[in-house]
Amino acid sequence: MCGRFIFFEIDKIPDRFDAIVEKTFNFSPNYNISPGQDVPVILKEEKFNKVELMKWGLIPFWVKNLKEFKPFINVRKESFLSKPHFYRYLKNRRCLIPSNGFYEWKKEEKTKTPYLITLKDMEIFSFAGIFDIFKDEENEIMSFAIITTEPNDKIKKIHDRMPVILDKEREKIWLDYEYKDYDNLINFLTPFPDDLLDIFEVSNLVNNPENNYKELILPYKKDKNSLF
DNA sequence: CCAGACGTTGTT
DNA sequence: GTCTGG
DNA sequence: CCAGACGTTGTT
DNA sequence: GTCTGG
Repeated sequence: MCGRFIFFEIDKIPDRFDAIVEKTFNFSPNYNISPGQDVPVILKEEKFNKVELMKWGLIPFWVKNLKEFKPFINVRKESFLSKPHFYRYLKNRRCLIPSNGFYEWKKEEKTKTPYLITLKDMEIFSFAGIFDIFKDEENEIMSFAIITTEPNDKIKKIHDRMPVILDKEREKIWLDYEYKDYDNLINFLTPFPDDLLDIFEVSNLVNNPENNYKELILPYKKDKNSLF
């Protein structure tokens, strides 16, 4: 699963995603993004891409009462095949979520240990996502979910799901709302290659969603990759 | 036709 | 145990 | 995802 | 809103 991530290289959005960022855009480096928060999301526009702040936790447009609905923070790749309701999102509500890494907790008998998963040098990348727009009298909420898939061999040691990470080529196609080879889009939703990912244990200070500072992304142990 | 679901993860 | 809030 | 709350009445 | 199940 993916229930917590980081994103701090906000200045890199325009170059990395060929995107225009509004002057009023308001998001600070975040080392502990949790569900419910407003997060920058990339969408395609006519000429360039754009950035929108969206709430993490997808609220479908058809929800009757907001209070009782539990937003979904993840969507399984398999759902696009088995649940017709979700195929709609694959067809015309695709987006990218910029990130520098994500956390997973390894559960054992009585303990849970947080790990941070990044690209080499914590380089910026993106998750494949879907979004929706919910409207009622008081609200207009844009929200998104991160797609999950089977884990690769490294992540398998901690958890049985991982978020979908797209390479640059796939990012372009994923954003292109005129692209209609949906079978091929589903083929994008595969585990990211092991050798491109770095995994290491971090302090359990990250457990508390209210903690948000650089130290959270430091390796907890000297031997950074003992497990991997 | 209408009613009811529409999600994931982890745990039992 | 289960829901809410971050 | 995890942490923390989980209640009412009346008064300020 | 739209699909599935009865």
